[in-house]
Amino acid sequence: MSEQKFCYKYPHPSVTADCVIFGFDGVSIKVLLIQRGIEPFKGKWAFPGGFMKMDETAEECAKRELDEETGLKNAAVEQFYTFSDVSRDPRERVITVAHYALVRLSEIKGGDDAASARWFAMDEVPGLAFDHDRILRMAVNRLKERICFEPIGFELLPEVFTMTELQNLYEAILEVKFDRRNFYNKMLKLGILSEAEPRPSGASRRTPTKYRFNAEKYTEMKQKGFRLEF
Amino acid sequence: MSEQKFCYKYPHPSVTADCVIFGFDGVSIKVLLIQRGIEPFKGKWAFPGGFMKMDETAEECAKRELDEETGLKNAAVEQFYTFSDVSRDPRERVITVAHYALVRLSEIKGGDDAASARWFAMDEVPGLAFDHDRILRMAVNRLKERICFEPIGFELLPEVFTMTELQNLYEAILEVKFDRRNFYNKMLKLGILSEAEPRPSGASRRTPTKYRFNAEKYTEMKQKGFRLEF
DNA sequence: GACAATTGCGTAAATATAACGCAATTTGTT
DNA sequence: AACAAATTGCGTTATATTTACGCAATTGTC
Repeated sequence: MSEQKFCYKYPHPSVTADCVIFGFDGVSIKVLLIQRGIEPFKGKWAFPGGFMKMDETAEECAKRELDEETGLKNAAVEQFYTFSDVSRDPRERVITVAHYALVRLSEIKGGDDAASARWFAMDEVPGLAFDHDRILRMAVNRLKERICFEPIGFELLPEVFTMTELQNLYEAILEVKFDRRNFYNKMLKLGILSEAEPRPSGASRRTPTKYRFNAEKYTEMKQKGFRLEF
Repeated sequence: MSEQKFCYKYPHPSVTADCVIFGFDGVSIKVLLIQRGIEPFKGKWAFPGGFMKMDETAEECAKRELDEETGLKNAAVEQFYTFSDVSRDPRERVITVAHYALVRLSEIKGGDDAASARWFAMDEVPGLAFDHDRILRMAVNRLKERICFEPIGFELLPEVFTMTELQNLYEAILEVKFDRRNFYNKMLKLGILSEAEPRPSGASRRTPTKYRFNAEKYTEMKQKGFRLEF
């Protein structure tokens, strides 16, 4: 037995931070999972995450663990719920502060520490370790809510994208279909898109306009209070 | 020194659950605070809350502490954020799972254990203990968001209420003014209100219609996905 | 070359929102 | 008692917004 040198008058739970990382490949939404190498749930897939240190916040912990386990650095993680069921970890009492983040698939390269990290399409996600199935459901709901009010979707696309790509993303997340022309109009009217390149005058209808997310205008609009409704 | 009998290989933070309790007196939104009797922050006001036991979830802890400290039982608390700043408690590392709930003022009677519990109007709240000022700001934001999508406001009113009372509540929470007639139409069109009494045929214009929240219709509507927008 | 698919740009109809009128009554004032 | 101010119920109208499509110019496919 190893030393048990941190002692308290009352029992304390362990605290972890986990990360639900969403990506988008142009067709469907994906989540990043790692395969557990140790018990419990050895061999099962789970979200990147781990124990919080005493000198870091939950968010810092989530980012550190994410980097350590997948090589993904400085993701814009956001806390969404704390899971505290008494028996969610068979070893001991562990509560976890769950986070989520949206990343471009290109940002995470294989290799690295991330030998066991893999993207799964939402409908291919296997049964997960611990209560991570529940965590995933809640993360997906939060993502759906959030994308209607903030243009977080842009974090999932390449810097430059077409309107069709943007629509595909929204349709994938919200699991609905939009009329192409109405979607087009609505997004343009919001004013948070800029044309990426001046569109070659040689026109050609079929070559789609490339857009880029305009963060300045977004900040402007947000203060006035706007909604990205669908 | 007391015994330190719970020992771990790695340091563990303490975990608490706190409750931001909102009430409404017909004019303004209030929060329930308790005055601290011990250090740190002795004499300062803070949210009800306390240390989590090993056999209860964060939510159960929040409810138990709320009952113990204010006599308020079975409030429908809902978790909204976990605060984990490293130095938020001067004694030791403490992370807190913050909850909020809406209660009818009538539900909480003075006396009890709650000698030191008091309602404060939002603009009378003093500087709070720990990082509770920040917690309050976030709770208020969450309340504003939420009331636009779910009729949680009804939890703050008596069972039977007039349209004017309902409007006052919305205006107090959102800090805006609505046109009385438009508010009236919008709420009625939602279909989640029922007339409480068949309105005495003796009419009399000035006596307002009493309504009651219709939970059945609400559940119905929620599945179709609706929005209480303003 | 025929044909389906994609893109840009509109337009008309259906809905929803916002602004406000008005009469019946009750409350408050003097 | 007389009168002004406030409250409630029930409308209406003007203005936006949302939704449902039309259509032509390409481009890619077979």
